[in-house]
Amino acid sequence: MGVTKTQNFTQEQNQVATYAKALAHPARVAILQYLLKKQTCICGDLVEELPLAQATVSQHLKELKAIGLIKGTVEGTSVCYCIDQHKWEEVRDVLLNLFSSPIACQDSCC
Amino acid sequence: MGVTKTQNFTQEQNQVATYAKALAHPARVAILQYLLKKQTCICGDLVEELPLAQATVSQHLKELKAIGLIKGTVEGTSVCYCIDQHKWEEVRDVLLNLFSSPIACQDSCC
DNA sequence: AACATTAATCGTAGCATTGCGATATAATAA
DNA sequence: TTATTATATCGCAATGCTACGATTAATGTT
Repeated sequence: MGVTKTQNFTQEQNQVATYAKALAHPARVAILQYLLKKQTCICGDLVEELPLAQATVSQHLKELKAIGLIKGTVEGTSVCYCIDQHKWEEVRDVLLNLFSSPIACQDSCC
Repeated sequence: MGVTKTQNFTQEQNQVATYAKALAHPARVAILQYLLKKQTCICGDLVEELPLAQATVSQHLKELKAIGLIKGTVEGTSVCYCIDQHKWEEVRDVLLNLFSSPIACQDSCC
């Protein structure tokens, strides 16, 4: 085993899970925070910023790129990364939607 | 290797990652959605609701309980689960805080 | 052309996650 | 007490994730 039974859950449930997984590592959160602050940066900046080897940073960037949260543009020998605003808002909205549900019971349950 | 270098990241980055990881599986999202809708339920309800074996459901419940998002109360032979409102709001706020940062550049970057 | 710089990819090691059957535990019911 | 019901935990198998050194690929520089 070891494989999530994706097909048995709703699209929304899988979407939340997918987006949450992208945020489920401090390095990826750090990358996003850095991009939010600097607007744009090259891979090398992140390698200096993060306590990880170049190969590892590149791998995290690949994951963020895979779900579309960031995009990279080749600029000479460097690659310039930035957040994809549209996807960023979509992820925010999907997560917000989950948390927007009111909690009916308040400590009185169970 | 294979261990996240937690100690080299900020508390906020680790917190986002930890909370996101809890949401990073459709079964756990489904559990939370079910609890939001029903307010409260016993483990057996979730076993019927989810396409997973009892042992697996129990394991996902354990993870959600571990970070404090849900709490369980023994009621006879059953265990009644519900969302911990305080933690729920904390998770929401931590994630919201990340997404509240304005994105300065708009497609013009890179 | 030869070299340097930058980033991606490969290969591998090790731990983590998912899933489930089987078993253990705990409370109630007969 | 014995059986029943409801959960949790154990042990295992399969897969995924994290990390990094080494290599490759692509571009720029001399």
